Amino acid sequence: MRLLLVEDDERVAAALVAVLGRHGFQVRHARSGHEALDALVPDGNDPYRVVLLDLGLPDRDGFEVCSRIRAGSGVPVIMVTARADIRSRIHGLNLGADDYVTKPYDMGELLARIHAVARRGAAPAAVAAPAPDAVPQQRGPLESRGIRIDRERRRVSVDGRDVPLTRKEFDLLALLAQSPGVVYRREQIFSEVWRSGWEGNGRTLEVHIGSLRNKLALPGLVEAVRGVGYRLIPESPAPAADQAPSSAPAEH
Amino acid sequence: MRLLLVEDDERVAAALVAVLGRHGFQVRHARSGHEALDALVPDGNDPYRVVLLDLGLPDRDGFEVCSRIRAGSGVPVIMVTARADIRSRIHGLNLGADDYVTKPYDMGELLARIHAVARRGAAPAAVAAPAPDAVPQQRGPLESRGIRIDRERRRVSVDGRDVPLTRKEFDLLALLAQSPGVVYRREQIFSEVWRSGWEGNGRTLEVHIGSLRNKLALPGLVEAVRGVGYRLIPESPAPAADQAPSSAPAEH
DNA sequence: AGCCGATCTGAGCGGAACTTGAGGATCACG
DNA sequence: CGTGATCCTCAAGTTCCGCTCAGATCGGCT
Repeated sequence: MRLLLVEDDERVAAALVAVLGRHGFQVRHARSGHEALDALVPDGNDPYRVVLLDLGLPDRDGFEVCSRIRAGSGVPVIMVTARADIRSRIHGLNLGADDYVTKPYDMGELLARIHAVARRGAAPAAVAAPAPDAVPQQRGPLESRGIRIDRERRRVSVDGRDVPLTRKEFDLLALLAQSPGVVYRREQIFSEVWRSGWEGNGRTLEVHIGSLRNKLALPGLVEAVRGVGYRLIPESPAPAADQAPSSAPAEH
Repeated sequence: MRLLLVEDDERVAAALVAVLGRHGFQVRHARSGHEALDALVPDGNDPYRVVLLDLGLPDRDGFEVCSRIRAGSGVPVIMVTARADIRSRIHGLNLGADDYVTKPYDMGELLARIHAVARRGAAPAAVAAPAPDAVPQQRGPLESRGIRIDRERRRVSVDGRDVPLTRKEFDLLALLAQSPGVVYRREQIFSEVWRSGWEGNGRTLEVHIGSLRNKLALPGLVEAVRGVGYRLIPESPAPAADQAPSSAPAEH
């Protein structure tokens, strides 16, 4: 049973490889998100049955890797991380992770959870390849369409011009910008930006979206998806082109 | 989306039913393991997509219920319990539970985990599969006959051309595309696409099917099965047998 | 306390999405 | 070939949902 381990700490990785190997897994070790995505491109070998994704150090990066994996493949993903806060858990699971395990974990439990998701396994026919180079992998501050989002300083600039945002506005933008193009459902947004379990009663979300749009002054950036939620429109509008024969230049 | 809640504490159950209901689940509440097992016997209704199994008081009983469930069905099970010790966790997971959540839990996280296992859906688990039309929910983008359905972006493209769909149209297509060739009964479609047990009075379904066909512009793709429902015609063969998820896209 | 910005709520508007109804087309079956 | 049931299309309603504005409440700061 093949397993993909994404872990940048060599020592942790070595230990895991040893243990997993002893339990019958054939482990491939990827040291970065990029390497992981490469490894997942179908190559005729057996597909991986599980991905163990450590979001250890490169902070936010791991979430994005998960989202990229999920954008192209149905392989089960278990996030392993030291980030134990509820927000991160919910976020990780909402991004498509199948399980979320926090360090320190019990090895036996981790194995049991690996087996649990592997048992479920994705339908073997993985459909499309993950989008490898379609969008360059972003590290550090997010940047797209001239918007720069600095998560640590909680600052946002558009074309170099600094845009002051309130807490909610920033959290909202940061969430949506995590995966441009992906639709975030209302409940999902509430559970990640507001205290979890809270459902907005009034027009709260719309109002904040409204003021965010005003401040950014980029018409069409934040799109409402009727009856579902919101999304950011990515600059490269076509994430759909896998085989690229005659990609009609039909940008609406 | 139907969910089976197994919980003997009425107050806890009532609270959960309320919250889950608000999040779009149609909850059936079983007060005992026995009742739960009864409820899981296939009866022609939609199968449950998730079982929330509280092993609260009847001590060991819950584990047995889980194992019985697993013996007869592939439905995903989440154990919810106050027993936080590692042994119980591992035991529960090894019995076939898909997740194991300990009290006190965060409601948002529980919801995220429910969605995670539901999303993963009933897999071709090795067990004696009861319902042939159990819905295999496949992940990642669906692709077949040049149609690409990206669920998280809610985008559909036909031969690279982007096709904007409304909510109902998209949900309808996504449902049918889960198992091309399989016939979905009207009631089943209504309960999946229209939440809550509501049977369309007028020609609602036909109209939506109609506009979906128009937008996709692929004649013969969506086929009506007289007196029963609708299905998608897979590109190549075998409408008959069990699930044969999307095969490799053959060139036309 | 008093101020001020941030957040929340409610009402009204407009437009998209959904539903309904009627008539025509098509199919299964005798 | 006739008949009834079922499905499709078209063209109205009707509801739902997101947007905006304005006012209320909350909370931090001087």
